[in-house]
Amino acid sequence: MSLQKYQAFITSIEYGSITKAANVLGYTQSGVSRMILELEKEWNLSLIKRSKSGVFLTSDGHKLFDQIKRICNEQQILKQYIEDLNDCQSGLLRIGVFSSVATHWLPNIMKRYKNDFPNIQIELLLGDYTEIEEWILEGRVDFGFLRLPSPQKFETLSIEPNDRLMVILPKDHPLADCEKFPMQKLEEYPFILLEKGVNAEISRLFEQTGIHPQINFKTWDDYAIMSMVENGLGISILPELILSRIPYQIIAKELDTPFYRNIGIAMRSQENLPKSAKKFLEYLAYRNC
Amino acid sequence: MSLQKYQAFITSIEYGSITKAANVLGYTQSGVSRMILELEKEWNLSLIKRSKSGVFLTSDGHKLFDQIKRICNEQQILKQYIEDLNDCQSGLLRIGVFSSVATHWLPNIMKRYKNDFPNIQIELLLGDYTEIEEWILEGRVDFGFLRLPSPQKFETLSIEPNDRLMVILPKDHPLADCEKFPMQKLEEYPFILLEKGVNAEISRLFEQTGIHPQINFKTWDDYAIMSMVENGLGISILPELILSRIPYQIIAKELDTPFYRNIGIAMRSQENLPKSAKKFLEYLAYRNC
DNA sequence: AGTATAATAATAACGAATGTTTATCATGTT
DNA sequence: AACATGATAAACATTCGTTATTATTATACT
Repeated sequence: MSLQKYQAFITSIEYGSITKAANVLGYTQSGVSRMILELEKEWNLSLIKRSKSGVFLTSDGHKLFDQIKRICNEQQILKQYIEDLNDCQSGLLRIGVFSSVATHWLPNIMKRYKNDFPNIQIELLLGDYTEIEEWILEGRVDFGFLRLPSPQKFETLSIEPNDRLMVILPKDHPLADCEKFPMQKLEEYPFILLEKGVNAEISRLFEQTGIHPQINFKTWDDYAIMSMVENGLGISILPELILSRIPYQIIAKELDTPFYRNIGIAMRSQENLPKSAKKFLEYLAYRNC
Repeated sequence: MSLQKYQAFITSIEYGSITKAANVLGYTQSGVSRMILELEKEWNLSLIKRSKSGVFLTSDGHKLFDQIKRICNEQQILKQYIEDLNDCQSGLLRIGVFSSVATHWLPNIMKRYKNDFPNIQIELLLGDYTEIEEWILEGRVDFGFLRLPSPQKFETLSIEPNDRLMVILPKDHPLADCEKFPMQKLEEYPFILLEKGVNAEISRLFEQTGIHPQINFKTWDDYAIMSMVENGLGISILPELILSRIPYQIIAKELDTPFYRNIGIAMRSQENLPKSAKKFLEYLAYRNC
C-alpha cells in the first residue's frame, strides 16, 4: 500500500512498458515489475497483462486505473502545496492588529512583504488587546500584536518597548511651553481617558502613581480624543505611536517621569509558525520606512 | 511518503490525541508519534502542536489537512472497489455474443447469475464472429462466444462442440420423411444460405464436400431463412441451436454425413479475467435449464 | 526458413531503508 | 500523588529496490 507502487502501475500503463516506466521513474525494471506484482498479490487481482512487447491493462486493472490515477494526482497537488508553503509561494497569513499598529506600521511592512511574496494572502483582523489575545488562543490568527507583558502565556517578541506615553494639550494650554509635563499637574485639568478593552495602560499609570485626574470623558477613539483636546475640552495621554502624524492643532509633551507602552508580537509558538509568518516577522524592522 | 502516515495524521487530529489515534488504528502510541514526526521532517513543516492534553493543527497543518484527508478518502474508495471486485459485489461484465447464443442460452445463464450476483452489471454486445473477435482483441469485452477453432490466438474453452448442422425443409418437401438427408440431394433444391460475417461455416461445409447447391438467397437472419423455407422458397442448413424453439412450420433433418459447429468461449487470457467473469463461466452449464 | 540478436518481464538473493514495537523518560493535568 | 500526554532510544521486523540471472518472444539478418 504505497504511493510509489501506484505511480509505478500508472506509469507502466501510460508508457505501455515496465522497462520504460522504470527509466522514467528512476527505478530498475526489476523494481517496477516487483511493485506491480506486489499490488496484484496484495489485492488478489490481476492488474496488467504482460507480453514481450509490453504491458496493458486487464479488465480489473482498467476498472481501478482511474481511481489509482486520481490518488496520484491528489498526491501531486499535495506536494505542490507543501512546496508552496516552504517557498512562501502561497498561503494565507492572518494577523491580529490594533488600530495604531494598523495605521502607522503595517502599511510600510506590508508594502515590502507583498513585494517580495506577492502570492501570500494577508488577512488583517482589527481588534483591541483582549480580542487579539482570544484570536491567538483560538488559532484564528497566526500571530498578533499586543501590549507586553501579556497576561496569557504566549510566546512573545518585543518590538517597540519604548512607545512613550505623551501628554497632549491644546496649543493655548498654560503648560504648552514647559519642557516636561509634571505628573502632579495632570490632576488640575479635565482629563479625557483612552480606554480600549481591558488592558487600559493609562488607567494603570494612574494607579501606579496614585494620581487621580478629573476624568470627564472616556473613549476608545484616538482621533476623537485629539479632536476634543484641540477644542479645549481637556487634556489626555496617548502613546507616541498614535501621534506619528497628527492632523490636529495639539501639542505632545513628555511626562517628567517617563512611561512606556511595550508593543510586541504574541503567538502560541514561534516554532510552529508557518514559513510565511516567520518571514513576516523579519519585515517588522521596516515598520517605519 | 506513505498512506499509513497520512491516516495516522488525520486520525490524530480527528481524535485530538496521538494515543487515541494509535488505539483506533491498531498501532502503538510511539508508532503514530514517529509517523507524524517523519511527515514533518520529510516536508520540513510543523503539522501539529503537541501538548499534554493532546494535539491540534498548526497553521500549516491546517492548510494541508483537507488535501491529505482527500487522499485518504480516495484511498478508501479504491479499497472498496478492490473489495467489490474480489467479492463480485460490483463490476461491469462485458460479453460478446452472437445471435443464437443470445437468444437460446443467455436467458437461462443470466437468470441464475443475476440471482447470485445481483450487483454485477452485464453488458451484452451482439455481433458476428468477426466483430466479437475484434472486441476481444481490443478489450471491449471480457470474453466472447465464438465458433471454434478461432483464427486468432485466443485462449478458448469449448462449450458445445456438437451443435449439429441440420437441413431444414418445408413440411411438404419430398424428402420430409427420409431418415437422414443425403448430402448430394442438397444440389437438387434451391438453397438459402446463412452467411454471417466472414466465418460462414456452411459455405465451408460445401467446400469440404465439393457440393454446389443452387444458392438463391443469402441472408444473415436466421428467422428470415426459416420463414422462407416455410413458404417453399428453398431449403437451408442451420445449426441445431438456432432451431431450439421453431416458430415455423418446417422440418429439421440430420445430414447423412454429420457436420458440427463447435461453439466456445474465447478471451485474451483466462488467468486475467475478472472474478465476476470467471464466475460467469461456471454458470455456462446452466445454458439449457 | 532458420538463426542470431535485442527486447521484454520474472525471479532469487541480498543489503539498505523504513516501519513498528517495547521500554523508558519527561512533562503537564486532575 | 496518580494519571495521561507525547518523545526518544534501541531493537526487531518488514518492505523496498538493487544486481545478476533466466526465460520467452519479437525482430533483423542471412
